[in-house]
Order: sequence, then structure tokens, then C-alpha cells
Amino acid sequence: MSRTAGSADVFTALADPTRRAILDLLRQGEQPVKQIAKPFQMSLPAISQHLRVLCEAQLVTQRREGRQRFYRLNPKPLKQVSDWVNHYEQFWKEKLDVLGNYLEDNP
Amino acid sequence: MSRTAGSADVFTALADPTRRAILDLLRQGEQPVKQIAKPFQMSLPAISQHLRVLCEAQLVTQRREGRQRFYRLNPKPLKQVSDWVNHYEQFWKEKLDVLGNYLEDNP
DNA sequence: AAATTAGTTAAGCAAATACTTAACTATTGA
DNA sequence: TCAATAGTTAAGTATTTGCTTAACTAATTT
Repeated sequence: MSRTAGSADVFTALADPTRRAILDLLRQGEQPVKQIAKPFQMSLPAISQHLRVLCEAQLVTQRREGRQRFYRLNPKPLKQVSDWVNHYEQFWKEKLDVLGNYLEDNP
Repeated sequence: MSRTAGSADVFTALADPTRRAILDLLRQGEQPVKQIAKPFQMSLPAISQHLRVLCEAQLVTQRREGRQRFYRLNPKPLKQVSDWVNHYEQFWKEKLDVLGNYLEDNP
């Protein structure tokens, strides 16, 4: 077999820069595979395989419409990453700074 | 060569669960390699190699004292991850909820 | 019906990863 | 000085990854 069955780990899925870029793209809304593939210098199958990994990690969902497949961002699993990283936030920021920055960004 | 020279990518470094566990350990403070290795069912060289990857990604720093090597957490590169993930936060949380949760956790 | 379009799946390959054991370096203690 | 301790580096290996091209499925158009 050339690809693995079902790894589904979020951190592993995010390790690849192409996959992170795909997620970044999908923040603009759901898109068909061809359009997702456009910015990358890579074959369509390669993109399809990345989308599979993202699917297995539940970071995207699929919707079929005619012969197109629309992929949509599902950011829920990213909460796991966010939660993990937040354990470290105190090491580079003081708590009050967190609130301070929050209020600055959301006046 | 059995290991790569210098990858230094944070997301790649975090992809491995052992390395994340090592970082979790180091939140308690700097520790020598033997102690870091203790919770893992893995040879010392394996741990040493994981520490190297973490070092290259700048997620830990080293301090030598006698024949011991103390590794210390350097969470700065995690800010990159935090920043990236925060772009997605709006997709699973409303802004006011963020503040609400913050105030709940830090009354 | 035949050809085009959109995409996935299969097969293969080179490189990277995560381990192992063995050999090495350096510091400390007997 | 010799042995033990702490750790790294080297070498080898099995598995996984990220790509490729070729072959396939399914929907649409002509």
C-alpha cells in the first residue's frame, strides 16, 4: 500500500506545510478540489491525498455536487492544538498581558 | 546518515507525541536527560534524538553541568503555532466567549 | 453513444522518520 | 588509574511520507 489507512492525528496532519496552506485557503469558504489545487505546484492526486489526510483528521468535510467535490474547513480539531499550546502561553506572556492584548485587539 | 541535519520546523517537531510529552514534562522545569527519559519505554538514544529535534526547532535549550545535560523548555517558537491556530479560533468560538472563558479561568 | 470534466485510487519510488544496538566522548568517583 | 555514569553519535533497519504517472469511476456535455 502506498498510503496509510487512518492516522487521524491532528498534529501529524498539520506537520505538512501544504496541508496548512490548504486549510488557510479554506478559511475563505468551501472550494472544489481543482480550485484548491491551483496555487500549488503539485499534481491533482497529490492534493487529493493531502485532502484525504485532512479528512481523516476531521479537519475538513466533503460535500458532493455534481462531479465536483467541495471541501469545507472543520476547525473543531484545532481546538485540541489550541488547548495544548495554551498550556505554554504563560511561558512567553504574563496573564495580564493576555487580557491586555485581548482588549487592544477588541476595543 | 540515519538522522536529518537541520529541519528546525516547529510543526514538524510537534508532530511526534513523544516530543510533545517531553515538552509537557519540561514545563515543570529543566531536567537532565535521564530523568526526561524515565517515563518513556524507549532507549536513551531515542530520547536524545528527540531532544535534538526539539533543539533544532528551538523548543528547548541545553545547559551542561558536570556530566549532566539539563534541557529547558523554550516556548517562544510555540507562539508561531499559537498565532496560526488563532486565525481559526473565530470558527469555533465567538469573540465574547473567549473573554468569558478567560474571566472564568482567571476570576 | 462518445468525449470531456472532476476527482479518486493504485502502484511505485526516493527520502524522511523513529526506532534499535554498538561504539564513542566526557566527567566523576573509588 | 580504572571503572562507572551521563549522554551523544554512528550505523542499520522497518515503516511512513510525499510525491509521481497511469488507470479508474462518475457525472456532464455534445
